[in-house]
Amino acid sequence: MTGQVVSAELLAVVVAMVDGRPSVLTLGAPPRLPSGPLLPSHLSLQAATRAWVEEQTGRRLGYLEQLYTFADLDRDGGGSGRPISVSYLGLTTPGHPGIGGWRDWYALLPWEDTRTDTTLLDDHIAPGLRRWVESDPAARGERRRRVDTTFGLAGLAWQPELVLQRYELLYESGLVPESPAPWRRPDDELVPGERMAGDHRRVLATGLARLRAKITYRPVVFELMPTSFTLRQLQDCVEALAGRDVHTQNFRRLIEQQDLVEETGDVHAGTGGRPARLYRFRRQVLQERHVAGTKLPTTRAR
Amino acid sequence: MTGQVVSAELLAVVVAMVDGRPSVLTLGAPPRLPSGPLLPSHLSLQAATRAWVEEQTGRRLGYLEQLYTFADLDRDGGGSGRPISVSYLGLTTPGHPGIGGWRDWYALLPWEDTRTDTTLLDDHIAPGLRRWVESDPAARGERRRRVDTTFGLAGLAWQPELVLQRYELLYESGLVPESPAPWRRPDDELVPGERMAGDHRRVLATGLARLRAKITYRPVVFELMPTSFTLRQLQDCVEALAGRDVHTQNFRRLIEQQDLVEETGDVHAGTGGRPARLYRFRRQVLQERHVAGTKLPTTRAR
DNA sequence: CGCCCTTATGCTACATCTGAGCAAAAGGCG
DNA sequence: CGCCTTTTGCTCAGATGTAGCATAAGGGCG
Repeated sequence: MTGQVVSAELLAVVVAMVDGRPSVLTLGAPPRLPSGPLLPSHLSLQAATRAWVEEQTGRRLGYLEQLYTFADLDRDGGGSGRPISVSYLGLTTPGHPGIGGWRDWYALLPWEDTRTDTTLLDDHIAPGLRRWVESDPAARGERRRRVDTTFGLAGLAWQPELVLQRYELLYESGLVPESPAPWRRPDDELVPGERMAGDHRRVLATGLARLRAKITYRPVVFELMPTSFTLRQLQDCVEALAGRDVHTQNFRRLIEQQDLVEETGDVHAGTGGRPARLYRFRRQVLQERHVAGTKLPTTRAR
Repeated sequence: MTGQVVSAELLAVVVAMVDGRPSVLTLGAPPRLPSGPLLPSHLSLQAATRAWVEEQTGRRLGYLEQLYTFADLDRDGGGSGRPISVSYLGLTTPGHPGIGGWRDWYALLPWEDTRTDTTLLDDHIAPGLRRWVESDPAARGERRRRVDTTFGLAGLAWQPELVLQRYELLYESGLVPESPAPWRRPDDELVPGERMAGDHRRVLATGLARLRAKITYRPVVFELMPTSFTLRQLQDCVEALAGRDVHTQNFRRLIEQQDLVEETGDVHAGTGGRPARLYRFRRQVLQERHVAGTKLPTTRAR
């Protein structure tokens, strides 16, 4: 009973806000996440991830947390051997460009931005999923329920953090190009959105899901902000990550009453309105107590 | 640039409530977690974990979620090769005993139960940590801050879910027997608590941390309950997991108003008080909406 | 310059949630 | 029966969250 010889690979979802849009660091075409094998010289998985990102993109990471470990036989291109993929989520600021490029993550997972319009969901995704629901009479009830809850259809609420479940459902129902061949649809039935190498879109979805969940209970947004920022910029960042809008005044109050930030004394003018005060993150709060992060003052009506 | 040959190992923290105490499934002595290598026949990491637990303990798991992946060079006995350990958290009910035994997890991590008394913390741990703080003048301030926040000393609040941070701090400060030799203390200075094979206590701490966090935002406690139970039994279970007490009436209100349970119609008598109604988990809520789990109606005074 | 548009900020009304405690219901038992 | 225990119902005040009104303070333009 000896174990299989496997290779371990690190994958990094490195996120930054670029021109107000959440973006992910990718290399090449089709875009792939920075990655590399675990080497004997690496002290830990996290250290290995840092090393590979730095080598491939010239970028030194600050915040980095483990996401998930994948080793499914049926995913990831089906090459030889069996790679174990350990994925990490890194948060940074755009800074100098380095190698590789920032890619708007809503270009990769367009259905996840529900702020502007829902025509994509209504015109492409919902009909495609309905076809899939109906295509198996035996599993219809179960499938319909699953579709409705994951995509917030049939009057149910859209749950921002179900990113991975939504991607997996699209994969399973054959609506993305990387879905297994047997269930492939003609091109015009596929859901828009740029595909990535291997199963990297799945890893990206895992990262987005984690990030959306985490900003609601830990102050991680600040890892994505410049040292000095206005509350509006912070709100824009949160909204872009969550893919939904929040109530401005209450958001301000929430941030202020938690002592998450302090004024720098400067103001930022030139936006065509009243100049905004500039703030910086009070990094000490991370030590002072268990701070509740950026809760989203939800708007009742979706 | 070729990857290191590694072996992947699955580790399972399988939890159940046994005689009202949270317990973990272990094998042999010193106790170790069920584990086994990833084999070519396994379709996924999760499937491999299920297979190994079933083979080694005769127990088929229901709820199973991935915990964390470790591959630190300096931990885990330092054997040959480099094992990647992928750990999982399983929740089940004691049922038939099977192979292996249930071990009270507070016998393994005794300082985590703050319900009864805090003499262990006050008499053993705090003094030991203080010695460690003082032993390095350069790092004293930093160490003191870290000790105070992780163990809720110096007037700070005890944070139940910092289980792993507390274990790591004890490990680092040489207060547990598995700490690296250079910092070893004489036996009478070590913190009580049964050690486990390899770094399994670390994995256990990771599992406990995850479980404590998760019961506050997802209804996972019910995976540990029998099909029919009283609200008091449910409360006892939550309290045992969290290692702290909750307010009975408010706990009931919380459970009921979320429609997490429904009455079976039966009652449970014989406890020397008013007979309690029996309830069952409404498993449908998992589909109906994003249910907020068992929030802990915290008592203000610690 | 004065008006209007925009964005930023302050504040209030109201609903809901939470923490805390009183008290009654309903068995067991001497 | 009276007293113990445990379960259950209910109230109440303070905290927190949601929603919206109102004012402050810049830029642009006639």
